[in-house]
Amino acid sequence: MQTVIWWIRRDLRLKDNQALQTADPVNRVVIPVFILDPNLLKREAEKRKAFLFNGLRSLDERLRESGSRLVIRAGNPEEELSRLVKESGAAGIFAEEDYTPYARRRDQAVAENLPLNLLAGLTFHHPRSVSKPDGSPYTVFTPYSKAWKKLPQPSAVRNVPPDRFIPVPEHIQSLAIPDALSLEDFPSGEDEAERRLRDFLAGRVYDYREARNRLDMKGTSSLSPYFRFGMLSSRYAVLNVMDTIQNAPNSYARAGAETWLNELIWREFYQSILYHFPEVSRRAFRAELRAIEWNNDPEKFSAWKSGVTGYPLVDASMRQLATLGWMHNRGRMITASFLVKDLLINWQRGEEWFMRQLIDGDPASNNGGWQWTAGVGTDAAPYFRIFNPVLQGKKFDPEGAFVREWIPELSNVTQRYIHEPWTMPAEEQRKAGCVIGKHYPLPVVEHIQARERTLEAYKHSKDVLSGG
DNA sequence: TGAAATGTTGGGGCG
DNA sequence: ACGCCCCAACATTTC
Repeated sequence: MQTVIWWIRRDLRLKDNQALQTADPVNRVVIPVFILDPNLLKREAEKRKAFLFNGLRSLDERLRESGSRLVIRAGNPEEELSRLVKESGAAGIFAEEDYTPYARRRDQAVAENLPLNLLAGLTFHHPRSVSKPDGSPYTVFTPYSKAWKKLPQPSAVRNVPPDRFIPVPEHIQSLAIPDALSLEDFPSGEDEAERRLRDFLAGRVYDYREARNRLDMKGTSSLSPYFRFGMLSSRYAVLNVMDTIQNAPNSYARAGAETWLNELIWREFYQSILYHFPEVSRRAFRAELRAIEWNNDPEKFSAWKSGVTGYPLVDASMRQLATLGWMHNRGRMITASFLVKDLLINWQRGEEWFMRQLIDGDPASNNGGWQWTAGVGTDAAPYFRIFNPVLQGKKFDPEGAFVREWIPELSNVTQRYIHEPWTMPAEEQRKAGCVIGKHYPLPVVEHIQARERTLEAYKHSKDVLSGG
């Protein structure tokens, strides 16, 4: 009987997995292997590593229920795979294609010496299949999404029968899955991903259009970590939400589901941008904004990281990130805008910090989001679009519940002052048990002034680089 | 997937 | 009845 390898990278699922399907564990001996690659692990945030390791454990359990098991190896993937091919006599390696620059270099090197077959699955549509009539990639979201929606849909989900996997031969050895703390708010694994998708599509998605912006509500899907490691297949999620759109009870509900589909398409858009323009991981997409003179003040950067800038919504979000390894999407936009446009700190510093913190940290989405906020990317927010943290608070955390949840110092501050506590009269501060400048910091910058400085800096870069 | 500055409109108080 | 002013509400422009 033929033996092949299923090389798992960021497709930690049995359901709707083209690589596993093609490897064919019912008719061939399939060795599921995950390689702990030091080059990748050194970049992974601690919490993201924990989420990954817990996901491997959960995948191993599912494989054992199917009669198989997960094989763990550590080292350079090319060397480890050739060793495993020798040990097992495997005739082929099947893996889901990954579009990051590192992954592509790695896979190319592997494919030179070993029979590697890459299968699509990280996105609903492959980055190469969504293109303009002349074959070039889209760099603006709206036309991209229109073309994306017009493409013929991939065929419906198919699954390998889970109870009939041929066992992995005994002599194939495996390292132990590294221990990791479990993350209370994000239990790892494809069962949890499925539960969350069901729960979300059963009704919360109907309110998504408005609720997703509210920091004080659970309006988002909270599926990003599961997408990040392929515990949920894009195809499965997209086909399910398309079904929800079809069967929506009314136009309000349909609008909610369509908005979420659009967010999934944003994810694919950024995967596609990184695939076609890998240099965005090193510099701004827009050449005329590569000469901004940043003011990378280390103390302000540090205040931003630890959530003590004096702007409650920024601080609450940064503390949420530090605690959960996850931040609400609107919080990401607000904190990013604050770092770049209020503190005038290079967006790449923020990008790097988020990658070090986020459970869902994905090179394409994270880079796309930061370039968008900084206004230096494809289809980016115009450079003059600057979030006012106070107004954002009044709009998206109207009672201040989110701020109070994450900033205990402000828990007795009234609604009137919760987003601008520095305006509290002394008497009010005493009543709230929160003296500004003592229990909670004064703002590190004054927003209106900071805004002017940033507009100048951006204009200057454009003047310098557009030669006029 | 902004916010501030500036412009326009229209209701109502008042002489 | 009419013009004038004030100003809130909304719309448009600008950064």
